[in-house]
Amino acid sequence: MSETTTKRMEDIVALCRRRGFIFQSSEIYGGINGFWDYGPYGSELKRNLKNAWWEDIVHGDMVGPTGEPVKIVGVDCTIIMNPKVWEASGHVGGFADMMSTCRHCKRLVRTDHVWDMVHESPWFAALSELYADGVVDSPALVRWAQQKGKKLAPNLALVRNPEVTLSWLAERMADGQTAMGVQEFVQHLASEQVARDGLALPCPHCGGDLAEPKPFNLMFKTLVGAVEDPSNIAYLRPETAQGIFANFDNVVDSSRVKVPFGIAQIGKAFRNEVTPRNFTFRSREFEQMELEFFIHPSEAEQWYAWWRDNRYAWWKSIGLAGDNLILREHDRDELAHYAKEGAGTSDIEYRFPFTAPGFGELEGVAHRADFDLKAHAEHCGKGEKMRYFDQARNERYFPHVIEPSAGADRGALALLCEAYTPDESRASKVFMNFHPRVAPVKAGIFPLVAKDGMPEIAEKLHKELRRRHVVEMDAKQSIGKRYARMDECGTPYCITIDGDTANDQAVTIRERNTQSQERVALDKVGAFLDEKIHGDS
RNA sequence: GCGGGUGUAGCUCAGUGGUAGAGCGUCACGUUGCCAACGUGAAUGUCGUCGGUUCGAAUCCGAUCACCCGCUCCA
Repeated sequence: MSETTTKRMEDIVALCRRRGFIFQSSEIYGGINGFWDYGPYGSELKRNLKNAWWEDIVHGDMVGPTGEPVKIVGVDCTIIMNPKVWEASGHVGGFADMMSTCRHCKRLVRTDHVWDMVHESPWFAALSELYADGVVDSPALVRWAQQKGKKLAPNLALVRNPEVTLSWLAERMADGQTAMGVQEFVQHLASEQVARDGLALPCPHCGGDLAEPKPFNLMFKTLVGAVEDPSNIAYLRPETAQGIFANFDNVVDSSRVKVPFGIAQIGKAFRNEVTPRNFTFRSREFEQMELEFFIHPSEAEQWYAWWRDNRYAWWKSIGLAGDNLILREHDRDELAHYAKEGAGTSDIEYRFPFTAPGFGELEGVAHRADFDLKAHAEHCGKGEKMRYFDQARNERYFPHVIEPSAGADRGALALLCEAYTPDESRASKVFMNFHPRVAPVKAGIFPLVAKDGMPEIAEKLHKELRRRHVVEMDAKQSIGKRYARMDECGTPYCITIDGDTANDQAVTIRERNTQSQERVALDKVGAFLDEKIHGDS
């Protein structure tokens, strides 16, 4: 990362703090890692982003790939749900996943997945071949360790210290009471100190030995009810999606929707991240804007492509129009467990100053197939009875899901980064180039000077406009200073009442980016703002 | 979790063992005639926190917290 981009992120963070966009949570007590508060302007910005999403997704008038209007309804689910929800979703197996850290490559692996992963690894395949007939061929093993093994499993005990490892293996063979399976054979090859530590569990990635398994779960735990008892454990949701899936039947039964349709939700989610990083980008408490769009399985491809393109265009429309925004189709091997066989997964990514020249995820669009609805059907015990009945097709099925899942905080952060525009020529040295739709303040209202009836006219205009728009009136200090302040918080328009206003009933409106001014009739100012904020331009 | 860096007013920083400072910003009053004008005045600090050394610590030592950077992690 270059110094200029690092520097720039620091400047953005400083501006966020200085102008009241984002503060560290509980800062007066030294803060808390991974939690952030939004100040006056920041909360407006984030609210504008969420409102824009909700208006366009839930209240929008989109036409889908089939030519039909796109039907979407909203829900607002609880943060704490029945813990079984998270068993069904795969977020928790029992109550805690055991995780092991590799002592060599430091990677974290789910302990119950270790052998599955080892069996899929190329170095395991090579070693099982060498043990195909159940005979230990030491010279062949040493040869492998000195050549291929160095690349495939650099931290395997056999590779690091063949003599010692093979001597333990020889001891085991000499003992020879029971036959040795290939798994135990490999464990021997992964163990350097058998007498002291016993047989090691090999790291699937590098062959190194895995440390003692520890319970590890990224979900926050809490207790429901005042009694402290393990049976009362519940979790703060790590994603909002499951509330939607768990309510699928409720929504279908109560709101006359039929497939294809969507259920949308905006809400907080919590992940106890190992390392919160990069300002608000990876927080432990964050807000998601999630849509689960339910479709007939045969239409997955076209709806997936449609939503992917639609969501990409949406982010562009609210101000991420530059080439910092990209749409990236996932490779097959990085797909989540629920999406392996699907139509695909894409990320909409933004080039943040701290990821540059790389990109960070803003929104994922995934074809989750029927993974979630099926899982909940199985876990709640209703099973096949929960299949959706499609009247038009006269068919029962679990609908497939296209999930556009966006981060509200990441979105707000991307808007802040994109808007941040250094400009040495102006007093503030920087202005925030927000799209009028998301700008925290739409207009500043200024009497050019605080006399000759100008403040009174400004006050009257302020009273009128504030019913429909977030506007700020300021009569103090020089006009240049007031413009500069508005530049720094990204207010797109400044309305100035001057000495002529009383006579011609008109004001000047200064546009933030160009600093140009136009004269607008006093009674047309509201319409002017409407047009700029909601119009196409 | 590992390694490196940083921490003094809202911001940028000065202050290397002896009374916590400057500029900018903020606020008030005056002035004002379209881009941080000017004058006068004012407020603002657990020197990140806790502990130790010392007659005395922003300064030296230890721990800790937070942020930034590089790994790791993100099911």
